[in-house]
Amino acid sequence: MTGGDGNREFSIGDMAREFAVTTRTIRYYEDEGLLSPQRRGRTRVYRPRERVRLRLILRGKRLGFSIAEIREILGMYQSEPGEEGQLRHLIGKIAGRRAALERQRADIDQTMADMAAIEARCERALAAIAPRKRRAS
Amino acid sequence: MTGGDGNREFSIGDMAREFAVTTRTIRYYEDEGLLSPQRRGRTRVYRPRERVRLRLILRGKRLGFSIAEIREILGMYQSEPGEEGQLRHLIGKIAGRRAALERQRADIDQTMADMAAIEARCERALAAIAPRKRRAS
DNA sequence: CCGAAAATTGACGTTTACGTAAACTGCGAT
DNA sequence: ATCGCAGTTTACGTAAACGTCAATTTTCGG
Repeated sequence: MTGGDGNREFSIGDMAREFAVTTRTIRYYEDEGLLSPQRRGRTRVYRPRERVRLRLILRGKRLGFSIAEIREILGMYQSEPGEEGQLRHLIGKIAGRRAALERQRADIDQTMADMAAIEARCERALAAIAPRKRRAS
Repeated sequence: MTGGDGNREFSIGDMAREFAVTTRTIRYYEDEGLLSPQRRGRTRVYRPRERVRLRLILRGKRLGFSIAEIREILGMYQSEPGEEGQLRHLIGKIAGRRAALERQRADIDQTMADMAAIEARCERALAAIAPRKRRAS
């Protein structure tokens, strides 16, 4: 198990194309310790594991997290079995992160509701302006 | 209607305390056109309307939006009746924003699921390490 | 009226997250 | 051999979002 074929290889250019980021960005994430591809000589070689990581990084970015926050989150994913203190500490960090995510989701729901209200107002204004141009909704 | 008592007044210091930001930040948002408090002489005077705006700004920040994005979103809230082209344009922008918010919510749900899985793994590891210290869950 | 506290403007500094340019290396095709 | 392309390192540049003085001015309680 665990062996889907985790030895496909990708160049930094492949990665950049696939995820629509620049190579500079990928190297920057490596400088920041978010990625650590293997090397063939000086050349970076990316395997599926690093692809997963980059995917997680970009998800974090879409959620507005900083590099530091993303680094912490990545640390959670890769956590080894570990000792008890470590595990409890990790559970604590997870709780904090979940709380933040829940606040964020609440903010999203609020904003979505607002957007819906504004849109409805727009539609009513449109109907009032040019009623005969609209077909029955 | 519309008259809850929208004439209470707040200093920039009041605002800073209430929303836990610095006065510098509040002035910066004004420079960026996100706020436009009244003036009593040179001194800024904030009314409930500006408080609502600041609340929206900070919500946007929590969602990871840039000042430019927040400015656009604020523009939606304050939209006047307007003409047809304007209305259709606004509806378009709302649609875009909603799509982005939905993607963000999907990302959040994914991350929450991941966190739950990692936490569960932690709990199992804990139970394996020190079973007799745990009470029945 | 007066002194401390708070507000204002102006300007320079800082951090984050990359962009951009230069100079070099290695490789596969011609 | 060499042309060109992709990759590498080094380094300086930059936009965004404030932080941090400094010098004044305004407000407010006693």
